[in-house]
Amino acid sequence: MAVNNELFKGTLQTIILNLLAENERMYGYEITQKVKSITQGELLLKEGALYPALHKLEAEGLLETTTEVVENRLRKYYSLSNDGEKEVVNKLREAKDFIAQLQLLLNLKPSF
Amino acid sequence: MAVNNELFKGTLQTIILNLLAENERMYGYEITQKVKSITQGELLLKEGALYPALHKLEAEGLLETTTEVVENRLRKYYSLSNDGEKEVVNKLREAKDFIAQLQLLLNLKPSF
DNA sequence: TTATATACATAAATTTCTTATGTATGTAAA
DNA sequence: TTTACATACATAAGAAATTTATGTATATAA
Repeated sequence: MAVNNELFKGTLQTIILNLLAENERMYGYEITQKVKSITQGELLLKEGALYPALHKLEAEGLLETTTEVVENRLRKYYSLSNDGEKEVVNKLREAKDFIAQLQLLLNLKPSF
Repeated sequence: MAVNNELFKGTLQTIILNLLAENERMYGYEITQKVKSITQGELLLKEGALYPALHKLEAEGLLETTTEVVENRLRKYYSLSNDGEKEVVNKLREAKDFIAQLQLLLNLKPSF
């Protein structure tokens, strides 16, 4: 059922940045649920991976945060900074190249 | 020029097993050169990653080895075991699923 | 009152990879 | 002739990302 999470190592930053490129702002828990729904439950993004990744992207200046209390619970919203907007383009190009090279190496034709 | 090697974390075993599914038998150095040529120099497989990976796959019983001396140099040939033949099918299916999910998450259409 | 969902966070351990180093042979260039 | 590069293996130290486990806290449904 679930995919081999091992393979997603290294792609997490790109996934986060791309979701924020599409959604203006999102909070951590929302990101885990979004990944779950997009992959139909196949990829489960662990909190122990997500939160440190968000903190790192923020420390690098790619993300900005605003904190709100909603329904008596804390939410930390993340959005792309100017640098983040630029970086997501690079990351997506790298991901594209990566997929192309991996398909070459495994002789997997793009399925269509 | 070169791809972001970071992204290939976790894919090395699959790449090795697939090359051996196609080539009957290969030795370590040959694998590094094959990866280099397939990717046109974009992915450079380091020895520090390759040899431990080969040893691990052998220890797991997926690979078998025969050693030869060619032109006064040692060569350790690797080939798929019966278990290895089965496992490469699983690994390739996992890689296919992984690519499909990643394309979904990054809304990258397969390029064709 | 128990389990589940929401919402954040961090520490320890694991895994994989990079970088650096080591041994050894053969060939081409300076 | 000695320097660099290619061939061919191997391992150790360090870096980086992730898993697993744990913690806090609120709200709701069983």
